Amino acid sequence: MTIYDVAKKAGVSITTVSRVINNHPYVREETRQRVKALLKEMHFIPNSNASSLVRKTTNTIAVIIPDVTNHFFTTLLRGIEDKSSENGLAVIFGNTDEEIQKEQTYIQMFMERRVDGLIIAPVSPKAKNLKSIIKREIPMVLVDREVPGLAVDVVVSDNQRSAEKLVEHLIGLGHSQIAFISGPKENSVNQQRFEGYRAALQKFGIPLDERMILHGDKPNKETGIRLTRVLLEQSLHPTAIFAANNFLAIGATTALQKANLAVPGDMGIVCFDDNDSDSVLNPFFTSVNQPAYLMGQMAMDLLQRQMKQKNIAPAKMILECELHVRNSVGIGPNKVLCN
Amino acid sequence: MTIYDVAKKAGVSITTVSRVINNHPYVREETRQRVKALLKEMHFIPNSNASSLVRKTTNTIAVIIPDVTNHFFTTLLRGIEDKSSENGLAVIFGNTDEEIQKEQTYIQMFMERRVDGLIIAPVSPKAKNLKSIIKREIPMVLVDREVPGLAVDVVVSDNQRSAEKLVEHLIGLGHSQIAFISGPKENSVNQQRFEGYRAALQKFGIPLDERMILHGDKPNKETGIRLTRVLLEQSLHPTAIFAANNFLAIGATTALQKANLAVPGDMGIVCFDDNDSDSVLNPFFTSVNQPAYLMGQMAMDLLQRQMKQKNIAPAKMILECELHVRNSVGIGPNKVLCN
DNA sequence: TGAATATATGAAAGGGGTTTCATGCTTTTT
DNA sequence: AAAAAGCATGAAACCCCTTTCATATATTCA
Repeated sequence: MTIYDVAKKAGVSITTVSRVINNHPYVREETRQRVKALLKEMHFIPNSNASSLVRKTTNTIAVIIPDVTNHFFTTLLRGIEDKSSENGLAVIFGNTDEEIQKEQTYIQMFMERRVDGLIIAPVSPKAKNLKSIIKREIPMVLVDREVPGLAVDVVVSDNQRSAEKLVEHLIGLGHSQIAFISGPKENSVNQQRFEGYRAALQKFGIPLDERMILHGDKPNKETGIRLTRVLLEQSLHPTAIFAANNFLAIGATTALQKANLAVPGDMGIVCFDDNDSDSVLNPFFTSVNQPAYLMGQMAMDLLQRQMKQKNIAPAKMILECELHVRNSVGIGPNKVLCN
Repeated sequence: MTIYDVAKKAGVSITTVSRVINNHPYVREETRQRVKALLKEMHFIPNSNASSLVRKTTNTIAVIIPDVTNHFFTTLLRGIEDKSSENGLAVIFGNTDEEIQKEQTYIQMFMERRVDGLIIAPVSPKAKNLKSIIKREIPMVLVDREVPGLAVDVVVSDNQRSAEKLVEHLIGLGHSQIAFISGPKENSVNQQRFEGYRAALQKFGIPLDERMILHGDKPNKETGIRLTRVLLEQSLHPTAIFAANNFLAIGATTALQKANLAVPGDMGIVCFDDNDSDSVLNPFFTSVNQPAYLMGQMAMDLLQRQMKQKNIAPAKMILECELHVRNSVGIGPNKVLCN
């Protein structure tokens, strides 16, 4: 079932059928109706692979994220998808699990499919995998993470300032021995969150203790557990933990409970991304929340901007996060109670 | 940059280049090496749209689900994606938001792209949207929901039996006035969960009270709130609510709290899908959990089976769910305490 | 050693569309 | 009324590959 079949049955050329399908004006009304009727009657469905071949556009964009199962990325993906479908674009996606090899494989896969653009939360700040995309001038926007020195659109949240808010909150409650646990040090997100942590401590004249700063590889529950154990074994006495994300926070809490330490009684915990969401009854952690859905939408806006016009100066969008004070932090030892 | 360019530079025909790319055996080793080197040097990336056109396969599958943001579907999607990428297949997806029109739009979009198969959680048990897929003999498998009378592969969980377990659990704890709230009555999932509810009550000789059975449209938090309000206004006296899913359960709990009723103190709640997951600290609801990841994998297995061989008898996979007893149900009024 | 078979390569024909260009009519403009 | 412009249509080239078929050479077999 091709336009040839339709053309033959309609007694017109394939050119005319193509024109009808694409709403080209130069078709007599009578002809248009006749062809349209046949198109419907024959249940014709155009082959977009064929048209992509000549048009050099696939109306498809690709999204590469660490894990669809992660609520932050899933919400981001939803933001992207909503904008995409509004514009008739399909979205194809892949999970990297923070593995550089998987990322590379997907990039290859999506470039072969000639996607019109990519939105990527890159595994590594080393731009190796991304070079080929840039060289081919395929529209791309980075989300969540930056790659220093790469001239490309980026949508991130204000990690440093948000981390600062979080730590200031802890300090305000009387905590000063605050540990920091996160994923890989190289990751821009962790770097910036650490900078915020450092800035807040500095602001209040609290010295940085290297032993309280712990990095793992994948920022998940297991890592949270592991790092917290390490922390506890050191016989330091932190009274609060700043976990770079909710998974680490959950891991930390789990490890603390195993060690018979109560949260927030014995240890306060704050983190990023313990979002309110209709799928969680009562979010527990005092946290700062990234506007994931909005990030997805913005990323898509930037991508479309690139798709419309090449060679525009890259933009960097930094979005504010919201502090949600909840129940994972108590009064710290330095709190002066005033009444 | 096409195989023509490579061929010219290598001094061979495009046929030979194509053979090298596809590892066809009839190429002299020396030639193969030379072409391979050029392929790499020129950063050649094959255009899969062109090859799809002749091969009539895109190595792409489509997934249509209500909402990527929903943890159940997201996990399912992950199961699908993992299997897909193992096999070099790309996945393209769409969110229906339970809207039949969106579903139709995506189906059209994906058929135009000539996907090799579709995995769908259909919006409606009326097969209208699915007919065209079947007519064209495109591999398809239904997940989560069935469409009665449609000869197609299906992967579902044992909704009826699982619902029964849940209600039996409530009855075992001394509850007999048990309300049922769910999404649309037409949806096979809700139907089967209701059947399980009815079966359990019947088994224990508890009469069905129509006023305790409430259906909404989208099975989300808002609906949960709304239905629970309706329930409370009726001056019936249920002591427990069976919510067809976790979102409804959250809505119910929210509504109860607003009405100053404690869970589980004043009202027990059970539901489907309050999964343990690394992203939730302490799941609250006593619930029955669908093996979403496994469902995704199985769906993909069935799809690939269809992709390999046409016209095989459709299979129906019914997967067991696990009961997790947690803290959302207390002792009911009929409980005889024995010591 | 001649015949049969396997190996290596390329020309050409698609696959299903879009687009350019040419052509024949109609209208409009002057 | 002739020239210019606009409308309607189709032939053919093209997009970038794969695949079939033909041809030429190298091996193996009897």
